[in-house]
Amino acid sequence: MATDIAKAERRVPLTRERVLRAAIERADQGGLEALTMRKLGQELGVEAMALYHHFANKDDLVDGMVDLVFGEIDLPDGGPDWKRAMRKRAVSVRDALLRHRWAIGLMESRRTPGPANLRHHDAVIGSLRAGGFDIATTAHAYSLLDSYIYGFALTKMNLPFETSEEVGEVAQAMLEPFPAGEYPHLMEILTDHVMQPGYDYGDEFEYGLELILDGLAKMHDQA
Amino acid sequence: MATDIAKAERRVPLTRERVLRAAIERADQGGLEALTMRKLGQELGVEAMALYHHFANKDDLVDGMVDLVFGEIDLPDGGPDWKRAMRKRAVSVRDALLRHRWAIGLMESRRTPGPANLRHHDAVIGSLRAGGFDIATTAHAYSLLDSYIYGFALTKMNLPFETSEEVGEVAQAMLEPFPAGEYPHLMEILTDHVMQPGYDYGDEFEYGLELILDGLAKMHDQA
DNA sequence: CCTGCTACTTTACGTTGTAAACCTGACGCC
DNA sequence: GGCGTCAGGTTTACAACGTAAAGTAGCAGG
Repeated sequence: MATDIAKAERRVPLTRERVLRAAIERADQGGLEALTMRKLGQELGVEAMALYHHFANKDDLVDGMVDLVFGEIDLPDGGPDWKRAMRKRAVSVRDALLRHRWAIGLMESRRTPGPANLRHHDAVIGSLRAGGFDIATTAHAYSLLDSYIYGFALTKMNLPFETSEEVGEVAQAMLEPFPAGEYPHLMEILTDHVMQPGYDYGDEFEYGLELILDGLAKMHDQA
Repeated sequence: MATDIAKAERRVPLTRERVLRAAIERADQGGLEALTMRKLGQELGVEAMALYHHFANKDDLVDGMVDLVFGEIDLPDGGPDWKRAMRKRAVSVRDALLRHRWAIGLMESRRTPGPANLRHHDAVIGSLRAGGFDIATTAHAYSLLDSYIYGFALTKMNLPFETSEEVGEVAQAMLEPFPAGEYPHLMEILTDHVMQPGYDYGDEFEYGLELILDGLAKMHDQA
């Protein structure tokens, strides 16, 4: 009995799952460069080297993190309304990428994609095929959509400002070292559009997405 | 005279320019993680710390590299044929990004953009405005185009294969750990399309670009 | 009681960015 | 001509990183 209590007080053992959750949380908050084996271990009440009993190396850990992110994305249903399914999927991917910005450059680069990754790809292709796209157009559509979604997340992540108010300071700091009037068009669009109250770069996503979906619909009907 | 010869044999002094060129070359070949201050110094016949007389820190160096890449991009002319100008610019950006893959995640993230960066943005906005786009639609168009271009470069860079022949091995290695028939649609598109001789993922770029340009033309005419 | 395994710790190594101090040859100035 | 100043390098040093290698504590099964 005494030993049982001693056991209960013992640290709960690590699992891949628990490590991955903690790793994602850290990366979400501080970016990938804040994710070091030592700090991650510390957060879990463990030395860094303990992690290597559950992951071959840091890359293996990152592979696992990426597949968990893929798992957060809603799979498109297989119904005939491919447009609705693609819209929903696009928004879901964008949301996941903005929740986990560190993942943007990694989602497709892993040489050993996890099951959630493959299932996701399979479902998207299946949805387009079920919607009536032939193979070649499916490939076009998938490339176009993913390029746009990932690119949007990438450029949004990289923007040095978040809110409409911040833009003012940042823009001023950027342009300050240069003679006034050097970049008139940039200046105009910043002051007359981006810095206007209510502007949110995030809203651009839907505009581009609808334009692309409409274009794909045209291709779909032509085929 | 003897001293002159001694002088001539002396090392040519470093300049920002010379360092940046060497840094870009290294990064082009080995990626950003191959770019270390020590190796870069070694390549230039100098100790690592010597670089800090020309750059405040590594970030400053990377800022300079990014602006050189921006300088390689053809500026759009200001003529009324905005579509031609945008097409040419898009291809030029894509080419620059594929030459300098390390730059893709960095182009827009620098808090202190260089002159080539700002000039580039200014010229693109100017070209769209000259083509007849109003301010709001210009913002939409720019966001859409850049998201697509950067996203395409990102996804292409991240593909674990380059040639059509490579796909076979890589795909097999990827799917090998899973039961056959687990991902039928993925399987189909790989075998019946991607692995077919002559397929090149790079060709997808033009397809998507034309679709987007056509969509923008429609918006242009409606306004 | 021994054996061996699992989960974790300890120690150590090479590599990274970079702070701080030091050296050295060229140039301006009286 | 001598002398201070300084730009442009070198040397040394440090903390943080990923991770190899070896050690250890506690339990399971014979």
